Amino acid sequence: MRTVALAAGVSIKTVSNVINDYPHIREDTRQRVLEVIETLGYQPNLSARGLRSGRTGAISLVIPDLRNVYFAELADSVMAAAAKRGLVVMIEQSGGDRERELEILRGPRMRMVDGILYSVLALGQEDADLVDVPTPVVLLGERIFGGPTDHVTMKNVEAARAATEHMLATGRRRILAFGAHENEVIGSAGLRLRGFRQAFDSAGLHHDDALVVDVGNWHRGDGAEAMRAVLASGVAFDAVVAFNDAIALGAMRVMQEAGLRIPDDVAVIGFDNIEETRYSLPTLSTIDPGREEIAETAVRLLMERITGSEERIAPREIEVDFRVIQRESSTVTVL
Amino acid sequence: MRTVALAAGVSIKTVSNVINDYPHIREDTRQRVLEVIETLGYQPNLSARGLRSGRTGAISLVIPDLRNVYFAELADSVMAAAAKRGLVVMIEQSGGDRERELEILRGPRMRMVDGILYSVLALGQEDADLVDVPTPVVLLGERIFGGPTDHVTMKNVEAARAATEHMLATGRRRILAFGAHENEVIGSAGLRLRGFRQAFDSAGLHHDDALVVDVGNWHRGDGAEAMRAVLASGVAFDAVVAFNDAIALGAMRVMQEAGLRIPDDVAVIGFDNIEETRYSLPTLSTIDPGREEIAETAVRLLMERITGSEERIAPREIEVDFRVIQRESSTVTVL
DNA sequence: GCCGCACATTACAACGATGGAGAGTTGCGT
DNA sequence: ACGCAACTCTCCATCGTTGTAATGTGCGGC
Repeated sequence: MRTVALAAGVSIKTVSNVINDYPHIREDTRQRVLEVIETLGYQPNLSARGLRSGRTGAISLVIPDLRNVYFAELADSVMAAAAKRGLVVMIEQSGGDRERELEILRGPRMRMVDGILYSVLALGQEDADLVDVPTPVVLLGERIFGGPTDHVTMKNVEAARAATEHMLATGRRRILAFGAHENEVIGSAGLRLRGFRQAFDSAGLHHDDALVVDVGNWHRGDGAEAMRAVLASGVAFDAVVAFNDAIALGAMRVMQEAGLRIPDDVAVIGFDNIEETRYSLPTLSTIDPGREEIAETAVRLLMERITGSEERIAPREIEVDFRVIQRESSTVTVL
Repeated sequence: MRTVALAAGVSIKTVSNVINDYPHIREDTRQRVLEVIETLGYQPNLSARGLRSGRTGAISLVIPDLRNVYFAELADSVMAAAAKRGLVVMIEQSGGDRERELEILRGPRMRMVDGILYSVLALGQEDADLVDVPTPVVLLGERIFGGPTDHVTMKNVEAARAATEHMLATGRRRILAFGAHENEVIGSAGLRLRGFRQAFDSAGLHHDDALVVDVGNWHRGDGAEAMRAVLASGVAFDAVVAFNDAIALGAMRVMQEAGLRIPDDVAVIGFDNIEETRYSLPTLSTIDPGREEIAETAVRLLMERITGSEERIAPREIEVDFRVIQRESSTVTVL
């Protein structure tokens, strides 16, 4: 910058002013400075700017695992939303490990960013207070409600209920709740199970507890394994409401290997609307959680907190709308 | 830091020395400083450190698209390798767009990182010189060889040849080269096609050019579409060597819909060994490109360039070993 | 008891940018 | 012509850290 100033015959500060669109600069001065910048290929040092201004132009996205397609797609949407606002995204993977999730949040790296999008799996409601750090945080996901930060989430209960009602509407009654977690109340599994039950309750139907299936980690392999166990146990069922797409796809594969036809013998619906659901065989019905809107909203809220003045706005809870996407795996069977 | 120094009764520099493990510090002083740091919850300001030392502890990973599972998995491996060395990763998506790929490389953001892992789709050999930027760069992928930077890649030719030979070994002769790109010589498509042809040549067999299929963008949908076209054209074939897993999966789905049995009617092998290939129906044979080793090597080379003294080491080309992974989609048919 | 050396600590000046205050220059109304 | 406001630009201090050089201690050897 020093060199630029020298070459343009102005002060360093004037160069800075040009770069930052300070209004009171004569047009010819501005042009001259811009030309010199162009010629010399000058680029501002972000570290110095960050030091002086306190803003780095980077936000952090903390997620469990990029290999999980849902999170990769979420990261993609977040990066798009961030890019629109001139921000870069630093991704941190927690592996869904509680210690690591906390460690990341408290680490010095988080002081290098202007804000944090925090999507956790292991922290729970009891940790709400721990998320109160100096850097602005927007929480994603279903683990903590009513905490000290903004929170963007999907309508889990309503979506699970809608998925279940979709199955009921096609005449299915022995429906697996696939992906429950023992004793979980909040968290995706807990909320989705609640919605699932609501659908039965309000239809005046009873749901057999034997059809509630715990599926460990919601990876594809877990879904496959759990479905093998179900088939081995001999429990009869005619539909699966899977609590995410990965386990739905894993389960579908196992069922097909076992000779079950989808949707004729068993209808399936998943959750997340990952890209693969459009190409699986059969294509998988699912819940579109509004990923892009979640990302866009989360980044917007975070920006408001970052640029916001001292006014202490109360934490906001935002629930994004979902859509039921019907594909081949739950087409109404012609009897 | 000022506060810490005050509370510990030492100078600011001593605190800095403690943090940076400067050897000549009395043990009790070190302890006292560490205690105060702990108590006050002090954390160093990375921007300031970056400004002063010229190192930020961040590297950038430029990839086309995170939604592409191969790149998501690559990013995961890179982040793991980086984390081992105390680095964070800033991911930038280029969308496979030439202008954007260059823009990212030249943008001020790249001055905020210590090094760049650069995986491009649109740049080509003719752009080799453009990649010569002040920040250390390690190139990934198959678009540029012999450029001014280090380069880590897989053995594309050999791997494609091995995949093809695997198919020939199971008695297939009418094999689709699925994913070729017209006129491409280097680049993944060009190299893999070369390996494909080598397998035929060295077996003394002729390959019918009608079996070379151009598949636009190597996304799953493109594979599906291209396969539909092939089936419509009525060309006979008994195996598919797909140049990546995504198009293999897309094609498999279309073939199955059309009533073809895999591997009985058509054997299939892909490229990349993405997680999904272990769970598709049937499971997909593929080439494991040694993703983790690529990531590990790339980060290592980059670190060497970053910490390396002025000694101008010549650009290195490293080819990582691959493995042929045989799964259900290419099991030998019992005739 | 003095010197020299190794150890332990500190003072000071950067790194490159920006915020704020102020100095110089216009232009306009009176 | 003069004052005042608006404009244009510069000077200085500062963000938090670390490299360099210098200073301050303690100890053994002669």
